[in-house]
Amino acid sequence: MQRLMQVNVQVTEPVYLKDPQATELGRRILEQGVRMIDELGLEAFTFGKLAAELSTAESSIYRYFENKHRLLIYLIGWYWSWREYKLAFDTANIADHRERLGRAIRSITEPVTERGNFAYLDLRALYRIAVSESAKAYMTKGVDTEHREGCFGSFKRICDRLKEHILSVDPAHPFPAMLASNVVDGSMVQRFFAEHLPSLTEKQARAKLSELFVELVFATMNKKNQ
Amino acid sequence: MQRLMQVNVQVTEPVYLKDPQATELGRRILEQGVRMIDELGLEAFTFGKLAAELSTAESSIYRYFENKHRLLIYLIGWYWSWREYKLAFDTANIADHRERLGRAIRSITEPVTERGNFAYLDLRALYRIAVSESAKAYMTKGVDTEHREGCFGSFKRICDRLKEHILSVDPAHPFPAMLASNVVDGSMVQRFFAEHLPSLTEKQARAKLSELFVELVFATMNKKNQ
DNA sequence: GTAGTTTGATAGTATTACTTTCGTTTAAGA
DNA sequence: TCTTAAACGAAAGTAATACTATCAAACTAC
Repeated sequence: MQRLMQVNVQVTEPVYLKDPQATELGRRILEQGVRMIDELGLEAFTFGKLAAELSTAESSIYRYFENKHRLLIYLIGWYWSWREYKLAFDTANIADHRERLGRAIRSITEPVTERGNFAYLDLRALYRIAVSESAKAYMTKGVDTEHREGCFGSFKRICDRLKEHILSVDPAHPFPAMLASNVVDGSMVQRFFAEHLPSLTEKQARAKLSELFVELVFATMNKKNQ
Repeated sequence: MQRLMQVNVQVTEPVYLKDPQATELGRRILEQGVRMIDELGLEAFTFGKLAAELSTAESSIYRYFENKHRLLIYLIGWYWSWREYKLAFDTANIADHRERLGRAIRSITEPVTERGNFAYLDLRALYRIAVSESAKAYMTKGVDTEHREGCFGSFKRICDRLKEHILSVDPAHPFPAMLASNVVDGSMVQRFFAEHLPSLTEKQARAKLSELFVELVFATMNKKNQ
């Protein structure tokens, strides 16, 4: 599991200057970075504060990441890689396409409840970061460059996989990619709304969100295929 | 039209320290602010640069807005107020509920093409800001406070209106609020994807996005009502 | 013509976002 | 065990940002 993650995050997305997973300090940066971004929010989080917390020098952190934006991209990438792994696991060996699509949507849209750490990262804190900060990872003037560098690979991959599951149920679906990215991103946004702007969702949205997205997707399916 | 906007933005959402629409300098701050945020992106935009461009003092700008985040909230609020007005206009006098819902979705999701300025603001620049920066307006540690202050009123109102249109077609719809906010926010996100991460949408997404959202919504409608 | 508002100019502070240098520690290899 | 390179910590420095405060001039309203 950890190995898969490392390969995914490391090899295909060189968002870092020096591989943080390769050293003790690097791992502590990730671990404490997740905790602090979760607590303070990205704007209030600084490398200075992180360094103080780790009793290390700011300059040491800059050896791993150019800036906090790159650290965020790295963490969000890790998050989606983990979800990608989970998606593969949750849909393995399911022959029926419709059943498999339903499981895929649930796998992707369900909140992270795993207690404890995955590798050394606090998964639930990472999930909260993904919900509230991930838009900041790609909504910048630098998107196009970062996209060319492959920074958003894991997000793209999970959308692609969901798209393939949609197409396996309805090969003639008119907009599978859009539907897939809408489910992946939209489920995060809806979690944020449910928490902070609850009037924008139903009262039970929190509990039923996954089912609502399942319905949403299946409703757009070509009825002839079913 | 301008009057309606002023009332909406001013009275219900005191995001500013001093009403920028009431003075010449205030209006120039809004006008040039839109241009510069569009050009530079929110991160590179500063009150210092804006002041220089306006040949005024930084401190004069701080008299109107606490910080650039508040200015962004103000502008996004203005944007959604304008769309709210347009929505009311586009759906006026349409008796048939289904027809009206379709028009509502198109009204909300279509890109802004209006040439020239609305009041003194460049509407198309404002639209680009809404597409690429609006997540930053509410995805912060301060959301809850700002929400209580009513900062996101116009966004909420447009979601509410769409929700009502959905309910008028299918009063038993299980998740109208979620669907509405997903259309409103999702259409902006998809525009961003189409522009910057095109592999996440279909090739024709740009041209057909509105139709796709219309299909999405109608597909989830209770067939018995149709 | 005076009182009040609005502005422009200047200055100043705290923090951020880095960069550079350098001596010490640690690990790895031969 | 000696050697060499990598990694680290400490310190110092720079440029920009995000403000705040003060004050005098201008303009505006009664």
